[in-house]
Amino acid sequence: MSTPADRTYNPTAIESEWQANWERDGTNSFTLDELRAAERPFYNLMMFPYPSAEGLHVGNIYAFTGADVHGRFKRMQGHDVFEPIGFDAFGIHSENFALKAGVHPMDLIPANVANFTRQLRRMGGMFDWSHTVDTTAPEYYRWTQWLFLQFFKHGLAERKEAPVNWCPSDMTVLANEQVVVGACERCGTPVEQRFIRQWFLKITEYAGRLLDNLSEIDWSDTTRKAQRAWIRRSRGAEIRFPVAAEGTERAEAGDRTMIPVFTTRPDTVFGATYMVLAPEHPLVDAVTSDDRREDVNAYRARTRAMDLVARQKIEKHKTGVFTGGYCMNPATRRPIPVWIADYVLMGYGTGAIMAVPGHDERDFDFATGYGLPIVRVVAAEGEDADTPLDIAYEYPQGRLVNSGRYDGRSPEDAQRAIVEDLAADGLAESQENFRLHDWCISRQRYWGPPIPIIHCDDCGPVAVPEEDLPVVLPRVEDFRPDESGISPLARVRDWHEVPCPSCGRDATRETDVSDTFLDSAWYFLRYPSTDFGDRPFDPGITRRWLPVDAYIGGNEHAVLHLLYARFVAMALHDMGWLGFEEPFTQFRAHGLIIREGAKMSKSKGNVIVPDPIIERYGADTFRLYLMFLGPFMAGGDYQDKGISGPHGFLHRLWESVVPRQGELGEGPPDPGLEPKLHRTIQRVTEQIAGLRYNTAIAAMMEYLNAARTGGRTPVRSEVEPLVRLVAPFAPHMAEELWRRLGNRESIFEGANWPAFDPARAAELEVRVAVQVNGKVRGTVSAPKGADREAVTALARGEPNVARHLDGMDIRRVIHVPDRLLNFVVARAAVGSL
RNA sequence: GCCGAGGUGGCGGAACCGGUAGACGCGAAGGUCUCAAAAACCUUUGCCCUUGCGGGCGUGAGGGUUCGAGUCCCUCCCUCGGCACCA
Repeated sequence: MSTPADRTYNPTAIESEWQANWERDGTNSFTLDELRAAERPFYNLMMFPYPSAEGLHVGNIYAFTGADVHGRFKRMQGHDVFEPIGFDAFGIHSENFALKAGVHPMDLIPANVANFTRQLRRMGGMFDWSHTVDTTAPEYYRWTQWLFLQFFKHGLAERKEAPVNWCPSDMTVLANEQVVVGACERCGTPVEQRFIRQWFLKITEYAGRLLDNLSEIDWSDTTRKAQRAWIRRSRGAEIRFPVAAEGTERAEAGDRTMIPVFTTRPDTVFGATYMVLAPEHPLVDAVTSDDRREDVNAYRARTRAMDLVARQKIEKHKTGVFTGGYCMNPATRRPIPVWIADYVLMGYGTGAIMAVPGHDERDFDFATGYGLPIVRVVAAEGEDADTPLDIAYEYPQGRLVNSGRYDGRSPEDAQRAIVEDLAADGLAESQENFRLHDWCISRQRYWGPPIPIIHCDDCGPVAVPEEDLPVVLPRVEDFRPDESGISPLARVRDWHEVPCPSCGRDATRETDVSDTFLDSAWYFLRYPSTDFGDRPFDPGITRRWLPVDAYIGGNEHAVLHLLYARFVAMALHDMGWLGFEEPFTQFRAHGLIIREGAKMSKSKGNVIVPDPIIERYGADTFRLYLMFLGPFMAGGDYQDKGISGPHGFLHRLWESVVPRQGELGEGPPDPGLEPKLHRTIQRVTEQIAGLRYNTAIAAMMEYLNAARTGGRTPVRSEVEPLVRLVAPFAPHMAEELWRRLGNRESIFEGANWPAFDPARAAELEVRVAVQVNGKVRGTVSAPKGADREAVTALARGEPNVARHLDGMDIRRVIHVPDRLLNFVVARAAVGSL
């Protein structure tokens, strides 16, 4: 016999009980056999969090709840839903926090992970805790290192020199985000540029495929567009400019050194009146004349002193210096001066440009500033070869002028012809270029997986043999970088001094660690295979479970994580490790939670701490509220008082299923309510599938309101379907009510999603709006499907409608069945002039 | 500057394919219960005029198409997000 206390909704008690039940019964986890045997596998992935010391952020809970609702929904529809979660715990963020707090990351991270785990269980996610991942565990990063070695062995990892931001005071490399207006964000010291040999993964070799595949995958449009813009393909040509002999302006094609440039406008080559090299360009020394050397070196030093962010982002007029050298314009066959300027970037194209000031805004500015010649080579409608240029004319429309035998041709036409003709002399070829850069994975830091390479004077960089993996990150108490300017691990001599695996002589380990994004580029491959200690991912399991069916995450990862993960999968596919090249069949970007007009952040002081809210209202209410705030893919505005709405709804639902006194009534649904019930099932089903959770919840509220109007007590057959519908949002309460309705198994075991019956959803009577000249003048109740004549008759009987028709000629009657009737009228001609 | 998303009551947000704008919720006002308060429940709630019936106005601004426009077209304004010397 139940007591009154049993009959009140007590979220805290219910939630901890059900969380314990799920754990005990393995409701949400798969054994290895179950993974192997799953008949309708559905891999539901969410972006694993970085376990910060602050604990789970509302933004995390929002994202995970949205993904979890979808996963639970799929499960109730009969899929075998695998929903893992893990921790992305390496990286500069933890390391900086550890430095500031004076804790070692190896102590900090486990504590944070424990706290996150507690919070994640508490929010009621359907996580498979038997397949979790922690990127800092040697048994995980062993395979991150393995992954790097596969790239190395296939020639997709190479070591080259690259600029980094360097803080001379903190003696450390900074990420671009850590540089604020040219200074270190922590100490304010001006940042300088250093060149360091680093490891790169050759993602650019995949640029074309990464771009082309985008049109094939079911991803949020915003994300695909962001990736397209990031990769960005430019079609054009490489043109080679022969360098003039030292001290002369003469150059012959053929045996001289060539400077290649990339251009999207080969049609303007006759207008190239000078050339500009990036200050770091390897040929600068060779072209510089002795009398210019001092100025050139001074300019290069100044560029180097500037951090990478400032150089690219701060608006300023363009600067540069003349090298004293010349090269030959292969089209005009005349010498042009070679300059260096920091507006040309070493990282794009060839690091050198042919400057066409007449038809490029940047070159125009530079030429104007330094008095360099500006020549028009394209004339628009109404212009000719001599029309002066007061700004650069950048459009490829018009005809060529001052371009020798190409005069009069359209730019498009000339492009083809010029490239072809120059190509005949070996001076040009068509080329496409990508904005995407190779992926630098070296970090001169401590908190990451050591890159598994051993440097040997005789053999060069040698892979650590796979059987020696993992290369364990040693515990180092002082992990702050020092004046040596290289990685903290470089100080741990007994760690990095090892024999060469190839020749056995003294050698040294690579002391850089790899980028966190490498850890997260493959974690989804690991989850289903965590049962295997001897392989990164099991072929059978992977074949069954991958690619990921649904991935939900923030759009802040649109270009880095999501691009790297695609690249890694594509490369593994080519190496024969995977049978697919796109890892995420579907990706949806969720929106952001806003509070008090801004994204929640510590500095804004508008952060909501989840624990107290869950204590007061329960996780079910919190989940429901977060999903009710706005469209999941658009985000929402967190209003503190708003939570009482969803909370009240859950209360009323509880009391409808567990009445304070008496028993829940039996019998069929009320005939007046039944169509609404079936329409609600339909709407909720469609809207959850489309991730429009806010309207799904509104539909459920509307239905419950209708079932309870006038203090009416609903019967079992009216509320039981609602318990099923609400289950993805409020899983604990749904379990409890499901049990109290007499079921012995979890509501999530078995396909318990309600079916809707279109026949029963149909209304017999509908309200039809009646308009006169497009203005609503009343409504009439009509049998569903009533024809124009019937509705017109009813409408004319409506007093207010009749009043507006009085004295009018009806010109037309527009009828939209079951919705609207519109009389188009004009004043009767009786008294007209 | 370029690309993307968006502008609807006091607030968050609904609105199928062009067909009753404001669902659902918050807040507010009035009421029931209570010694009182909280909670709960009921009623009202876009703005203006009207005792009521009803009428006028209304989806960032202006124009257009249409019987009918939040929705489609043109011009403009504003907000947010991303990219930013990419040759």
